[in-house]
Formats: sequence, C-alpha cells, structure tokens
Amino acid sequence: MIEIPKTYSPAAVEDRWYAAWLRHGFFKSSPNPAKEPYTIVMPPPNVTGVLHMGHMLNNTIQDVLIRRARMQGKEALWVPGTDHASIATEAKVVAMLKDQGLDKREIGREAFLEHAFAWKEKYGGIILEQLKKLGASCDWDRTRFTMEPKLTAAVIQVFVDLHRKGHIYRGIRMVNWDPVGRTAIADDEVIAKEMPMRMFYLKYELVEDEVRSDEVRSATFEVEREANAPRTSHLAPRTYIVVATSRPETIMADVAVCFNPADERYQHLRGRKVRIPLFNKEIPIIFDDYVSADFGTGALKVTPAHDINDYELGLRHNLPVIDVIHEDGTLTEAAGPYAGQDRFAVRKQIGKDLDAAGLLVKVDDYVTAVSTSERTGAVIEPKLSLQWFLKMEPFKEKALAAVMSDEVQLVPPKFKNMYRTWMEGVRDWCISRQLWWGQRIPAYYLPDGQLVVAETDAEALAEARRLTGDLNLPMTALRQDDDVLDTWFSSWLWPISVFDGFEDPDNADINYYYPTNDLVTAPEILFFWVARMIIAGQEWRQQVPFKNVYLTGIVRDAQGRKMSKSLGNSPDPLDLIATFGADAVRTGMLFSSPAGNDLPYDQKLIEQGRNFNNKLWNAFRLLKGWEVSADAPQPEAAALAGQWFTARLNQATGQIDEHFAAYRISDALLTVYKLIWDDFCSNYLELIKPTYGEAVDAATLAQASGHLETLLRLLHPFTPFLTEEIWHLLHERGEREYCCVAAWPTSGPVNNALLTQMAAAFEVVQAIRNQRAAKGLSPNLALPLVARDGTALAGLEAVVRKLANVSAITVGEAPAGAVPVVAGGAELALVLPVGSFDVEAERARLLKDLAYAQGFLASVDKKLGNEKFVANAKPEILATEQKKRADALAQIAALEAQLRAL
RNA sequence: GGGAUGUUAGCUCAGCUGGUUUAGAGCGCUUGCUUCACACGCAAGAGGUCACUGGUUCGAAUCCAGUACGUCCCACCA
Repeated sequence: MIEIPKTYSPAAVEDRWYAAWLRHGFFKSSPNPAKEPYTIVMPPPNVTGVLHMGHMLNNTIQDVLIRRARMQGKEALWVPGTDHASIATEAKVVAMLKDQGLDKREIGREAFLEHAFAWKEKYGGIILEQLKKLGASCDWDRTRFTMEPKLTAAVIQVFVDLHRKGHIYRGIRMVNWDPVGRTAIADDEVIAKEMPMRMFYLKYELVEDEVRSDEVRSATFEVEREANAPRTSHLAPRTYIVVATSRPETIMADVAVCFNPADERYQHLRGRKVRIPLFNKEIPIIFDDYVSADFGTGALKVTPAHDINDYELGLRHNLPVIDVIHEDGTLTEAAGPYAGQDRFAVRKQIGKDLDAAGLLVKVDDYVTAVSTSERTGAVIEPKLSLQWFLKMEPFKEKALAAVMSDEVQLVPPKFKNMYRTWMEGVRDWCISRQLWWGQRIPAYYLPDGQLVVAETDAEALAEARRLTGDLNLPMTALRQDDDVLDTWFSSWLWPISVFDGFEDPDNADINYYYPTNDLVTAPEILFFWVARMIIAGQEWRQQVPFKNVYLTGIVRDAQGRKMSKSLGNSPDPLDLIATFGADAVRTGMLFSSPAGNDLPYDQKLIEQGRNFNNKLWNAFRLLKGWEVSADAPQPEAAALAGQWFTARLNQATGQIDEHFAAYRISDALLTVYKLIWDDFCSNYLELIKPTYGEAVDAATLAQASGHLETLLRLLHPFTPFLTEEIWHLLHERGEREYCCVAAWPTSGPVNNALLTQMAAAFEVVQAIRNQRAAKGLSPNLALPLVARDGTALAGLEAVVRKLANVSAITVGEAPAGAVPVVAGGAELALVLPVGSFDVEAERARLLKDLAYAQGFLASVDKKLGNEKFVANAKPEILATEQKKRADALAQIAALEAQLRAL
C-alpha cells in the first residue's frame, strides 16, 4: 500500500480541490423549479479592502450554511461582490494621487474617476481572491460590484422613483462634516471617542447701555466667584458674564449668550447685550429652557453655524447664522485675523490671545466624547450645508413591524430591541456626499434655478425644455448636481440589484432567489444596512429581502481589544491559512463564536482546529493501513461497536440538525468534533481494531468506511478541503462524485437502550483503566476480571475485554488480592499481579466512593421524605427519584460488601 | 442620561419551557505513557458554596426583585 504521511499537510491539498470544485461548477446555480432555493448574498466587502479576521468569521459562517444547504439538495446560491465604499476608496485614491504629486481638485472630476477606476481594476477584488483561499463556495460568475453600470442604473432609477414619490428633498441641515474627507457623513458613520479637552472660561463684557450697575455687579461677582476667578482690579468698573466653552475658536460666530429662564442669577439681564471678547461685537442675551443653570456658569454662547443645538436655538430666537469654518477645517474671512488657519491651531492661539487680553478666567482639563469620522478619523465639524435627504417617516412603520413580528428573524433575538429603538427614533437619511467616487445625483439645475430629476441626460433635457418652453435649450445649460450618493444608497438595494430586480423586475432569477434565506453580518451595521435593505425590499418587492439575519460578534484580541490595522493586533488571515490550513482556521474561528458573541481570538483555537484535522487524517490512515481478510468472521466486539456507532451517529446527526436550525453553529461543530474524536476514534476504532499483526474482516472494514464517509459528510461544511481529500482517498469516485455535493446525512431511529448499555460498559472500562493507572500497571498487561454475577455486563463482555485489555471474565466471588471495581451498575473485581495490591489505599478509595453515594442517597431521601414533594411532583419525576434511590442503595451495598471483603 | 445584555472551573463558553445535574464541554493544568493511526497523540486525574442579597416554589444555576461589577447600543449638555 502507498505510504500515507502521518501528518496532514493542507497546503498541498487545498488549492487542488478548490480548482476541482470550480472546474466542475459545483458552486454555480441557476433557477431550478424542482429544487428549493437557498440563497445568501454576501455583505459586499470594500472593493479595495483586504481580508481581516472579521471577514474570516463572517464568510466562514456563510460558507458553512451554504455548503450544508447544497448537500441537503437545495439549490444553493451564494452571491459574492464588492462595495465601492465611496469615502474609504476615494480617500485611498486621493492618497495615491498625492504620492504622485497630483491633487484631486486640480485634475478634475473626470480625470480623477479615470484614476479611481484604474486603481479599482488593479487592486479591487483582491479580497475575493482571498476568500477563495478560505474555501468560500460562491458562484463567482455572479460577482457584482455596487458601482458597475447595471447597479448604478438601479441606484439612479431608485432615486428618481423616490423623488417622484415625494420622499426625497433637498434642504439646509446641520450635518456631520468630515473636514479631511471634505464630505458630509451619516450619523451612523460618526464614532464618539473619549478625548482630553479643555474648557475655556471667557469673559463677555456687558454693554452698559442703562444704569442698573448695582444689580449687574452683584450678579457677575457671583459668577466670578463660582469660576474661581481672581479679582482683577483694573477691570473693576466693567462687569462680565463668564461663559464656558470648549470651542473658543468659534466665538466670532457667536450670535447670543443664553441663560435658563428660571436662573435667578441672570433675571435682571433680560434685554441686555454683551460684547464678544477680542472681537467686541455686541450680541443679545436670550433665555431658553435648553440651557441648564447648573452646567458651567449657566451661560451658553450661541453659535448656530457650528452646533446643532445652537442652530435650533437660533431658529427659535430668530438669530443670524455666521459660518466661520471652511470645508477643509480652516477659518473663513469672518474670523478676521485668524482667517485661513486651521480650527485647532486657532483654538490654541485664541486661548493665548484671550489670556493676554485678560479675558480668560481659567481653563479646565476634562475628558469627553468627541465625534470623529469612522472613515478618516477626523474630528467631525457640525456644519450647515445643502444636502439631499430621504424621508424615513413613510417607511419606518412597516420596516419595524417586519422585525418585531419575526418576518425577519434576528439571531440572536436580543437585537430586536436595538432595532426597535433605532427605527422608532430614525431621522431623515442624508444621502448626498461631497465626493466623486460614487453614483452622481441625477439632479440638474436650470439657468433659472429650477430643478429637474431624471434618469438620463436626455430625459433631463427633455424635461427641462418642457419646463422652460425653450425647445432649443442645449444640454450645456443644465448643470448636474456635483454630489454623489451615500454608499449605503447602493448597498441597500443589494439583495434585489444582484438579481437585476430593478432593471427587469420579473426576471427568472429574482423570482426564484428572492427573498433570500440568511444574511450574515456584523451588528454594527444593523441600522445603516440591514434596516435599509428591509425598507428597500418592502418598497420595491413588497417583500422583505431575507428571512433570517445572523449577527456575528467582533473578533477581539487577548486583551479584549477590537482587532484593527492601527493597533497592529490582527494576524494576517492568509498567513494563518498558509501555516495551519484553511480548514484549521475555519474551525478555529467557529469553536467559540455563538451568534452575537464576541470572539476572543487566540491562536490556540486555530491550533486546536489543526490538531483535529490531523486526528481525522490519522483515523483514515488507520483504516487504510489494515490488511483485509475476506473470510475472517466479524468479532463480537466489532459487531457491537458497529451497532452502537450507528446509534450514536443517528443521535448526533439529529443534534447537529437541531443546532443548525437554531443557528448554533459552534455547537454543531463541537458535536461533530466530539463524535469524531471521542466516539469514532477513542471508542469505535479501538473496538474494531484487529489484534496486532492480524487482518481485519471485510464486513467490519466496509462498515467502518461507511461510518467514516458519513462523518466526512457531516464535517464537510466546516472543513471542506480535508473531507474532500479523504473522501477521494478512501476509495475511487466517479467523475462528479464529490464530498461537497454528497447528500447530507439524515438521522435514523436511535437505539437508546444500546447507547445506555454501552455507556455503562465504557464506565467499567474507565474504572479498570483508572485502577491500572493508580497501580502503575501497563495497559499492555492483560488482566483477569471477576464479575459477581453473570448479568453484570449484560452481554457487553467483549467490549470490556477489548478496551480494558481484560484476559478473561469469570463469574463468582472476588479472590483475595483482587481490586474491587464498581461502575456502570456492575460489581466487578480486577485480579492484579501479586504485590501490586495495596489494601489500605483501596479501602480509602472505596470509602470515598461510599461517602459520595451516601451523600447522594441523602439528597434523594430528603426529597422523597418531603410530603409536599410527593404530593406535588409529576409522577415521572417521582419515579426517577425512586429509581435514583434504588440505584444508590445498590451501589452502597456493593461498596460495603467490597469493604468487608478486603 | 436612556436602553439592552451579561456575571457558571485558571481561560472561553454550554446548560433551550424550574426536577436523571450534590453543574457540563473545549482549551489550559497535574500524573503516567514515544503502546502497533495520531506526542498536532494516548490514558488517568485535579479543579466550581453557578457575582451578591432577598423572594416565589415541595424543589432554583434556571423564575422575580434589589445590589455590585462588566460589555454593547443610543443620546445635543456648552
């Protein structure tokens, strides 16, 4: 026979099988009315992204689900693709251009997009190639890209449709401005980060337009005392309001100072004015409930252009808006001497200037949550700008109901509450982005300021001509909106657009595959992706896009930190695959990752996966290494083992199916893991193993191969490569006979009686081995066993003899020098070689067992002695308790008898 | 500040509608073994008053309330 290496080497195997699967087109799918569809659309990774541990977890789960469905005979389709990720990609391209000495704004939109597409062609989709290394069984012929022409057309079509329905509007709103990306970003893309900040206490001089100085003085003194300000004598004639702010660089944009209407300290200031420090501009004092009297000094500087609350305050009090910050974070002309400088530089400088002018009372250091951009990390600037919005009100109720009624089931369900909170408080969606990489908003402005929204230039022109009545209006008279749409405005269409459901709403694909079955994604995008896909599904297909949403956890390092590029704490998945094999990485990721739970990553898990693969490999080696005897009879132990393992297999298959039904993927894996390691290798193979040097009988080998094959099928979704390899090495296969398309095992009737009997026999075996270990006796030394009565082992003598290496089993009284073994309901004695029996040690062991048994009996008796228990407990519970009592009594009697015999 | 969720062995987690559980698994640990598939292994073993305090119940890791600590989500406090 051919020499099989004793260590499994995945590297040589994985690429070969992946290529074979592709060659046979096993992952391809097309509508097949005879089969039930099972569909997953991949959450599209960023087109310029590289594989990280989060992708590994996510895509492994998807692959496990899709491979199992395929084996179950469903028409399984996993649609891959990438997302154009406007901000992230545009940032990368801008950085690349910068390296080449080019500036985005200088080269212009068209040239920029050429560079961007060139970049995408070169680096885009690397991540999909990496997923192939993981074994992802996607239908690659269906790979889509959110910015490809067809999907772009869908986006434009949807925009126009929503605009026609009156759900899209354009308005000035306070948005989260990213000064680095120079674009507005959505609330969801803002990350609050704890940062050290400084609170400046500034003096706003009261304008003395009337003589009420006594009152004013008393009020301001109080304020100054609160602020621990030194009394500055040369300023004595003047009085000040002390205002706390973390943003002194915006004081020139202040339009008022505001107090709480109930704040007694400031009542007399109604109708008065103050001067902005350094700038000496007079602004009014106003009162509004928004301000808390007990925060800071109770005085708020109102800066409508740079704070959302101040903006609303400004609207209520009819105040002007002064914008002092440019799109890139530098200050405008309105900032006077500070114009052109960066906001943070000005903050520093103005602090110094205020101090020098005696206008700074004090500065406090504190830590607070600051909004930053998820994509660029820049500190967000609340900024007023003209943006496009999608109304959420028309959609929220239905989208909420879909999840609350479990029409879309979230796994785990704890996320339902989060979803509800968000959906109930959802705000209009700002869908415009001041970028170039993305779908350009199909809105056109006419010279007279009128607006036309249309799918194409030609349609826009026609409409414009109709509006203006000018039939010769040239296209050049129309100016298209410069902004592009938010990336999520294309991803929310993904489950429909990958099947061309917008271009051709009644095509065979969309009718067959939609709605999809499972979506596997991270909880952090539950709102801005999952929720919106539900809305889109309901709006354009009148049907939710998926039945189940499996929310994964976050992969963390040993210190519990999120794995990230910047921390450098993430291993390179491809290195891991090269070192341990994709199967090992897949199982490692799944060992400890129930839905919604974070995965504390530890390389040990991957190693465990590799060890497991090697274990199975060696089980196969063992079978393959045996000589076969055609006419040898099947030994009793092997026959019993065969029946028993069939029962275990049926039992475990049922459990695995249950785990899958409840999306307990880790549990499903662990069940196969133990079935293979403990039941198949440790018990079954040991039981059927022929005596050294002898051949195995043909029946047993055939049975064992059959069992192994079933195990391969159960394990295939988790470790596709290894199982495929063994599948083909086990015996010759037909042209298209592959493990990856073999039938998923179905569970048959379980012989529970046999399972119970065998479990008892294994207990006996363990007790005997325990004795050997305790006495330091080699497992190779065959020992005789004496049973108290002939029924003790209930026909399982062969099992005990084989596994415990027992030479003979006789019935009768235990001879002197035999060590008692009471286990699995049997009363036995193991005959040891002379001199190895220590009576005192044995007595101690028996006494310990006796004490446990008596304790157990006491707890059962306590229950049974309780009249209320006997009166109230269900009959079957009572029966169990009585059986427990009888068993305990028998056990105690046996132990006592053995103690007397010592 | 609001909401969700968790606290079970050294670590990571099961324990699904209270009763075969004086609590299980994997890893780790201890001891012995290079035994003929596998040392990426085999065998045996140690290890937990189920966060705390009350309550409901014949019976609580499991249900309820409170406390402590943790995690996550949401939120405009200058």
